[in-house]
Amino acid sequence: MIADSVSSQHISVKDPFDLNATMESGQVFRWEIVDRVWYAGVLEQQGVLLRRANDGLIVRSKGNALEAVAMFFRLEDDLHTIFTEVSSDRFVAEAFQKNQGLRILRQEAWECLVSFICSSVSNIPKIKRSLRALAKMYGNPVEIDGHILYAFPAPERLAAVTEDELRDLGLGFRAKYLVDLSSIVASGIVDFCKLREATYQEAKESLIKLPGVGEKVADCVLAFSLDKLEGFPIDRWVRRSLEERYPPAKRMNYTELRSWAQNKWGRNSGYVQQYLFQDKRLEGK
DNA sequence: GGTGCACCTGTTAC
DNA sequence: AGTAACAGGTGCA
Repeated sequence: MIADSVSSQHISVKDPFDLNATMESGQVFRWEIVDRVWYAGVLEQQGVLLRRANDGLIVRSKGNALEAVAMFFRLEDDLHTIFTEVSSDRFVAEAFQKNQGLRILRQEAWECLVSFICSSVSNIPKIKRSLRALAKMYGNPVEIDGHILYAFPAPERLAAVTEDELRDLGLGFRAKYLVDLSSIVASGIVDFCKLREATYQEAKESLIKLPGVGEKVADCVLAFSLDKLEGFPIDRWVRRSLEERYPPAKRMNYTELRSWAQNKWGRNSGYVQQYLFQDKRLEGK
């Protein structure tokens, strides 16, 4: 069938762009490497294969996925400009230079929210296991070039699952958060499109009311999904990094430290956070 | 408003 | 080998 035929398309990317570093940066957890050179994942319900080409990306998909890919990688962000704006801080400039081409992603909000609820007191391998188990168990299968991928299950689907089922998947104490969250989101109270239009503060206040969502998870969703690049998620790694470089950070609580970062880096805070996180996490590797 | 603790589970450090 | 500490936090006393 013609509708099922897969085609290759190309997107040129001018900025420094490191596909591998971005996919493995702990923003997304379900993209997998297939046939050695492709990253396989689901964008807007369709299977997509991506690989780096000399001057951009090759995209394999059944429909036209170019727009979705450009949105996902925030190709409109100019990393050179961002680097210039933050490089007065030598510490940050080094992190940027060591991890050139690392990008903030614009993820689908629901999966992003669930991902970071699952991230609580966890680690990247475990988060990956949880999310892949969720998708495989409850998500719709999608095929591309012989690879079976899974769309992330809708809130309505997860709302119909019991806490015990999720615990059996290894989600632990996060299972109850997810069940409660799913029924709230499935009810339609949360409008992610409106949150995208709202201010950082407004969107954050809405997110924090949700079960399992505190300041840190909210900042992740704001920065990695809802176009709020002033979001500055502070986890253990980022806090350590800041405390080493700026000793006063030791006496600041989450809100104080986040505000301090936002005053310093403004709309680039999300990028600064991601580079500091990556740099600290890969330290010594 | 701040502090301390419990919470699942898997991995790593002694 | 057995045990403790730790991991992209949050909610609740």
